[in-house]
Amino acid sequence: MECANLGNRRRRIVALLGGATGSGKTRLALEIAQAKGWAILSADSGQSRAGLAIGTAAPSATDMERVEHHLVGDLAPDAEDSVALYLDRADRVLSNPGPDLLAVGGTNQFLQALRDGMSASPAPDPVLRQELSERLRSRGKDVLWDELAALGTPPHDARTNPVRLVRALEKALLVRRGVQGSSRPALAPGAPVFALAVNRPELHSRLEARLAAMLASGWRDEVRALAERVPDTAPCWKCIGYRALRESMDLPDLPERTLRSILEETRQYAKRQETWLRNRLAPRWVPADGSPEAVLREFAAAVEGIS
RNA sequence: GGUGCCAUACCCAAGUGGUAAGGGAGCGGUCUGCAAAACCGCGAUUCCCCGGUUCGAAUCCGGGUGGCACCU
Repeated sequence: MECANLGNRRRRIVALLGGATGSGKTRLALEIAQAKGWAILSADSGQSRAGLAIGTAAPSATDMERVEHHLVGDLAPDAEDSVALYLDRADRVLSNPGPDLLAVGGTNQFLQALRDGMSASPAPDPVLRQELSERLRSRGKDVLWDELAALGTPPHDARTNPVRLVRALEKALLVRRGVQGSSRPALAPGAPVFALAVNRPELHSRLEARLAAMLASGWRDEVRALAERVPDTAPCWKCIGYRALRESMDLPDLPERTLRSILEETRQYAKRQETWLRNRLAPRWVPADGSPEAVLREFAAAVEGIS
C-alpha cells in the first residue's frame, strides 16, 4: 500500500485559482505568476493530456516559455486518470525545488483534493469495475443498490446515478476484502482559493468567440490527428467537442448544429463548475467581467500579501 | 385582392368541450479515487386579441391581428 505522505516538499502551493471555462484563468494566472515570480500548477483534467491543447484551451507554448508550468500535456490521451493519480503527479512536482506554485484549473475536484486531501478509500479496481458495470447493465440499478445497501450505508446519490453506484459498490466490496487504500494529505492545506466571476451573458459570448477561435486555429486537425492514434474508447474523447468533431471529421464544413451543441455542452459545463465552486470550495470571488487589465489589478490586490 | 391552412412557455410540440402531456434550451443542485464524466430538481392560474355559445372553451361560432401556401 502506498504511504500516506509521499516525498518531501521542496516548494509549496501558495494559492488556488478556479473559475468557469472561459472565465480567463489561464491568462490571468500567467500575468500574476510572472509578476509574483510564481510557477503554475495546472489542475485541469483535459489540459493535462497531450494532444488536446487546442480544444481544451491549454496554455500555449509561448505561455509556457514565459512562466514555468507543470502538469500540462504530460499525460497520454488514452491513459486512465483519477484524482489520486493527479495528486501523485502534483506531489512529484512539489518534491522538486522551484518557485512557489499557483494551482490553476477548471477541474474543481482536483483543486479540492489539493486543498483538502482525500480520506482513505480503496483505489479503483478496473476488473471489478468492469464486472459491476456489466452487472448494472444486465440486472439493473435496483439490484446493485440492494447489494450496496446490504453492505452498509450507501451514499444517497448512488440510488439514481449509475457511475456513483458502481464506484460505491466497488468500494464496499474492496473494503470487505480487506483493501483499505490510503488517505491523502492536502498538498495545499489552508491555501486561499480564488475564483473568477464572470456574469453569464458575458461568459456565454466569450465562449462563443473562443469556440470560433479554436476552430480557426486548427481544432479539427487536432481531432483528426487524435483519431488516427487513439482508440475511440479512450478517456480523452469525453472532453467537450472531441467526439462531435470526430464524427464530422470528414465533412468539408462543420454542420451548424454540431457547433451549437458544442457550445451548449460548454455552457452547461461552465454552470456545473460554478455550482461546485460556490458550494464546495467557497472561494473568494474575483470580479472578472471587465478588461484583462482591470481583472489583473483586482486579482493582484486580492493576492497581495500572499507568499 | 381572393381562397385555404395555421397561431399553446425562450424553441419544438401533444391536446379537437371536463379544468394545459413530453422534449430541448435556461436556471438550480448532487458528487470521498472515470469529473470537460455521470446524475437529480424546477417551468404556462393559462393556450395571439375581442366578443359569443355553454354548467364548463386551448378546443365550438363570429370578428380582428399575424404567419404560411396557393390563386389572381
